[in-house]
Amino acid sequence: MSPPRIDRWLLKSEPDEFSIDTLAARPNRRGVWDGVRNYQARNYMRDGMQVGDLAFFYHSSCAVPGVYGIVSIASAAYADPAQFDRKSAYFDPKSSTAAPRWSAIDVALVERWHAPVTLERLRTIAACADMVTLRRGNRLSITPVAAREWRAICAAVGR
DNA sequence: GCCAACGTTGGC
DNA sequence: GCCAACGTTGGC
Repeated sequence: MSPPRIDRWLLKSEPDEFSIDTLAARPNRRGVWDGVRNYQARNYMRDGMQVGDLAFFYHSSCAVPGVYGIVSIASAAYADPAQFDRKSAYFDPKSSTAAPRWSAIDVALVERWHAPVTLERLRTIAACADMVTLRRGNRLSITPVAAREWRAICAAVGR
């Protein structure tokens, strides 16, 4: 018997680039998760994610890094339009519409928490001791989240 | 701003 | 295929 499919994720974003508040302010509370330029992270989007999966929205490179809420995966992976846009910071001259290199997905806000589960707090949660995104030197912007990690972090905000 | 850690690139 | 150089990430 194979282990259950991973259906929980963590999506990292610098709030100056794209924040959970920006997402919450949209009328439909949906957004495009684009600009991922790492192959492993892309593979998680393209090969691992399914519509309806849930993901923590993590803010990095900011005053208080941590998990600020939950989004759902609202589309299958598709070619990231930014890779073809010469004016975009995410433009990739090595990519082509015939053979797109990078993927994007749509996300929909599920919960925006009043207070984050901070990185400092995450490091104290025993169930998260082996969490991928907490590992030394990890820089992946998209990582799988184990069921026990998901439950423990939700419990930390009373969910 | 610093710097450790990592991924990618490109010469060989 | 190796690996040094480089650019980027992200906590502090």
